[in-house]
Amino acid sequence: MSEQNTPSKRVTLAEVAKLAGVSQMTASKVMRETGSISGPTHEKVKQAANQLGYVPNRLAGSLRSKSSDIVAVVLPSINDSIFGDVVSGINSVLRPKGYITFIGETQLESQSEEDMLRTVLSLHPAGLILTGGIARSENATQMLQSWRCPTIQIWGDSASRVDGTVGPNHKDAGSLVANHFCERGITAPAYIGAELQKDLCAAERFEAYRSALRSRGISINAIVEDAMPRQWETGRVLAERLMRDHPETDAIYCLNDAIGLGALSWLHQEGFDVPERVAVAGFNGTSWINAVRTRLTTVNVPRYELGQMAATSLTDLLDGKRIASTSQLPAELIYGNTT
Amino acid sequence: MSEQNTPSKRVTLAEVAKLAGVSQMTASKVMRETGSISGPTHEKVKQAANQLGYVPNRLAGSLRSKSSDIVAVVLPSINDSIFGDVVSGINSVLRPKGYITFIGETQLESQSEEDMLRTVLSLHPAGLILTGGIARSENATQMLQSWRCPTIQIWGDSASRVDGTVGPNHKDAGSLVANHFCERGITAPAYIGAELQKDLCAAERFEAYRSALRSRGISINAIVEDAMPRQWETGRVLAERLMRDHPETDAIYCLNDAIGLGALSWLHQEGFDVPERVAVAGFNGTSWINAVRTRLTTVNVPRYELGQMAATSLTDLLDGKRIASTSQLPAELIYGNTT
DNA sequence: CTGCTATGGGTTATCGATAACCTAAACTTG
DNA sequence: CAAGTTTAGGTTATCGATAACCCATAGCAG
Repeated sequence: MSEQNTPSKRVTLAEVAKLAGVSQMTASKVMRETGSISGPTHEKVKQAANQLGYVPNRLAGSLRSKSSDIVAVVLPSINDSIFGDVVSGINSVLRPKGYITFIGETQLESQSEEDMLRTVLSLHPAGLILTGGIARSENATQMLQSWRCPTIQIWGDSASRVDGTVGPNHKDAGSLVANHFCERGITAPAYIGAELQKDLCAAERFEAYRSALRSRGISINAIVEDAMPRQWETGRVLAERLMRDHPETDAIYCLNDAIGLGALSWLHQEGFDVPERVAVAGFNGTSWINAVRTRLTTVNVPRYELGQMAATSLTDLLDGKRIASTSQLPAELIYGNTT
Repeated sequence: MSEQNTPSKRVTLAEVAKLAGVSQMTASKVMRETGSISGPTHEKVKQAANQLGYVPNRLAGSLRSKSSDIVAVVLPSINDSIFGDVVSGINSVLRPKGYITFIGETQLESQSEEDMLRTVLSLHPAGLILTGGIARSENATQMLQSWRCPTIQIWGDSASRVDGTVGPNHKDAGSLVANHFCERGITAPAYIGAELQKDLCAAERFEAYRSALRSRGISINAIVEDAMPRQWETGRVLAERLMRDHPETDAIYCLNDAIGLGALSWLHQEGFDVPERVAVAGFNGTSWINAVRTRLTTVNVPRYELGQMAATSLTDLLDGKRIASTSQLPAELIYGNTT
């Protein structure tokens, strides 16, 4: 529309101050709504800022004030439907308070988490929300320790010293399913999963499931494939392997809903009656989002609320309040039509 | 373990330089691998940095050099399974090149996008990846215009001047479904959707669908509820309303897969045979991720690749290469068992 | 041996905002 | 009405890194 004569130079606070006819400090105080400034002066500065389209440079601001409103969230993966909800919950609390969230993906690799952490710390965030219950590198733990940035951990626990942990009760999740299977009169329960050496929370559920059954004198068949991703396709593959190796299996507890749905898909394809011949249960509650006919029995995790709780804990911490070091969300079994 | 005597002070480049016995500038050059530095000096600095656990302060670095490696990605929502994949694709390209991505959610609100943009620009990002095909505020457009930050737009087009757009061919998506319905001998096709005034891409698909059918002399019944979210529940509600108001309907094109699955869920519940009595089609391809028995016919969008293409365009742009102003990913109809 | 260019490294100023402190006028209050 | 306090605003120094420039010494050709 107009000529492109604007020099690519960005408007600074000094220019705003000059246009408003005040000192730079005064302009700064107006922009931050601090100090004591008279009505007319406030107005003049605001107007000047608007007129010039001033956007503060937070790099400079944060550098000087040694405070920032960046909160870094580090997750295993975002296209995992679990964490999408969690992030939404986090944002719903953080955004209104003026924080801005930076999200990093680690792909469940501890080296990647370490790199990620280094990168985000270099921006001097106000706080961190990390995912616990995953194997964390020695270096990363060290870095967290020495950096002393307010940190909340979600999902699961870990050895690193953090200020608080918010997550579901994984042990209960495992034993709830075990008990449910027993009530249904299951005699040959099984488990399928993957990457348990990295996903310590899943390992915890698995152990709770196994030990709850053992205490009733029932042993299980487990297939754990550490080299496969925790996804739908893996569910299909492992279900096939399981039913071939242990045809007597009449109930399968799956690491998560994605694997559960994959298993179901293979079972249906092969003509197994579910739940009459084989029952299937998962974990997360994500399978219900888009269910049409099959509603996988699963343990629901209130993901959005989890995000909100974590974010609230973090802002409380940043506001100097005391927070609970651990909050566990209760595990809730939701009954579908697969058990 | 050890005493907590470390003063909360962070290690600076000056300290690294002192320990290494060189000037600060030399240390800076070593850290950035620029300038001419001898082997031994390089080694000394690196060692000192490691020993102290030095993490550069990018706020300071970026402030001075007026360059940053932040790329901001602004999306309608992340728990929408579409964008999770897109972000993964983006990260897969950007992370290895040393960029770090900020992710903002707008909830499809243009005011929220504007706020987000202001916040993100205050960090002086190297580039932006925005979502097009949504209503954008006048202020936001203005800001983008005057800020001149390399910007790639994904998903759809918009009036704002950006450097490139990468997205699926929405028009084709609509007409492909229309043609498919015709081949199936459909006589009373319908459409259900929501928030079309905000989701301009969906509106484009809808228009293409309608006009393709009109050109064959077929008119459609459409139910568009602008106040409802574009989700599963909405699909159920709108399907019910549609079948009540227009019981002759024998095919439904849904705004997206989530609504499509919701519609299917209601149709199954009410005993409608799918696809014999009513056919259903959606858009995205996300419904197949967790499919068990029902595979919704849909138009697939290669979401991960879309993210990769957008990120590649952006880095090319940042490297000074010329890029295509528009890249359209071909719409591909995938045949499920609902049509 | 003179003049020229690399090599290796140091000096100084600066990015844009804000902390910390200061000052003058206006306003209380006993 | 003198002395203390508040109000409104300004001055100066600084956050931590890097751009831009400078200066030795070494190497090398003529």
